[in-house]
Amino acid sequence: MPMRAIAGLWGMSQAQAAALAEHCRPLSAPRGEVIAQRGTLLPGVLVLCAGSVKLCLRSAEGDERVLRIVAAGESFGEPTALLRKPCLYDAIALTDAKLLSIATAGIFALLSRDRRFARSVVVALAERSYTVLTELEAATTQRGAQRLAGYLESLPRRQGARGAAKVLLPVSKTVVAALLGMKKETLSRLLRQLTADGVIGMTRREIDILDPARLSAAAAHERARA
Amino acid sequence: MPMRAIAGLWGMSQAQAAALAEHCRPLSAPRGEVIAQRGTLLPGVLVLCAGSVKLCLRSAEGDERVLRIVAAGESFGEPTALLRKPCLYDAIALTDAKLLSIATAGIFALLSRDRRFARSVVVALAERSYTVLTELEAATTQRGAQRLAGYLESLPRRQGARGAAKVLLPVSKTVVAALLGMKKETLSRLLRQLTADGVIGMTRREIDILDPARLSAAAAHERARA
DNA sequence: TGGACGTGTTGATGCACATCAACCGGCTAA
DNA sequence: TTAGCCGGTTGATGTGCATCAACACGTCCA
Repeated sequence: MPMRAIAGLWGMSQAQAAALAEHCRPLSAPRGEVIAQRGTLLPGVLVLCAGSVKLCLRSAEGDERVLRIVAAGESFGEPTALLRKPCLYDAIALTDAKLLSIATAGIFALLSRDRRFARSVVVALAERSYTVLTELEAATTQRGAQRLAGYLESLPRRQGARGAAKVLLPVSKTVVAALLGMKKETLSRLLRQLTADGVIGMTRREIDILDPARLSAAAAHERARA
Repeated sequence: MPMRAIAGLWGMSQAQAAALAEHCRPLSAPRGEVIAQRGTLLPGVLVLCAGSVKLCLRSAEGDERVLRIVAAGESFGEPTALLRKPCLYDAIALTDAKLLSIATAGIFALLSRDRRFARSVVVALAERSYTVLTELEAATTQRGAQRLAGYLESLPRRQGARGAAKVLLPVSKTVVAALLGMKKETLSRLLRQLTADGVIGMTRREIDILDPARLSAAAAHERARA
């Protein structure tokens, strides 16, 4: 049962999953529950079997910046767990969630027994690093409108369809705003602007990409507008 | 000769360094030279033997945000090289620099031969991930004054001394500003404010930490001030 | 010796975004 | 049914920091 969830996690084989299975502990969290809290140690790498979870940083004033929305089948907490260092973000269940915690010790054990597994973990960590860096870049070098355009462009990819004109926001606009590092009011205004310009259409959480070219242009590093 | 530089890199042994040595290629760059450019593929992981290098993101409008100042003995480009994906930042020599490039293939080869090495690499990557995430947190949840205070606090640690009252900025104030994600004008004003408040003293690049307690307070997640 | 350039400071102004506040429509629950 | 709340929109106002511009100080070099 756990094997099903962790196999295919980092391109793992059945045998590798089986080896980790005994180090897994199931966990479940109702909607809204704090699964992991900033500053605490994680028992291991967390794998989300069902539901959806947000990872978020909290600023001094209490408002939150969402780092990532974790979907079923994905994992989080690798660096924290492997280093046995305090967690940097809060993990909060957006819906009722079932997860599995793979004990750090189990991972290290398999690491020193299985070369292929070691390689997979290295690649997975490098990928994590790479995407975090991409986010840091977006956060520091782009302004709100650019980040939004980039996000809207990325949605079809995430939802499987390529080039689809209609996409559905996976979470509430408030959460999307926090994911893009802005307030919901600002997101609302930016979306309004895009619809006024005829770039997108919008009804509730459904977004219609009417003019992909101009959306790309907005996402790219452009300036100047009449 | 190369061994000397790469041994002790990720807690590597002499033997491990020797195994990598044949995959190394020396590189040297005069001050100001672009060592690696955003969007290109890196031949391997880069190790800085001598000099100092800045890694920086460039925004649409051309101004730069410094990610990290690489000191002699440190390495960079691991995620990029291991994934064989395009580099996300420019690497520019701040002073004349000598470096070594360890070919990706060599690392993977050693990875599947040496369990301890695999473990070291996993830990090193996890650490990289962790620190990048820390920077993302600082960039998105703190304001300029907080980031500056945190940076000033961290300087004594980096320079070996603990609790030293006098520290030296390792690079020009313009670069420090870019490292903190602000413009040099803003940095100048913030430093001026801190000296006016008696928290620090400053002459050229020398900074005197007069009131560590208040500096900490400024770095921490506080608000309210009269 | 005297530019010319690079680094840093200071002031005036502007802009992106947050904040505050009011309001709307659609849920759920008494 | 109505009360309440959550998610979202819209407007008025505030603010952190960038931008623009001018100037002061070094250092290098003709």
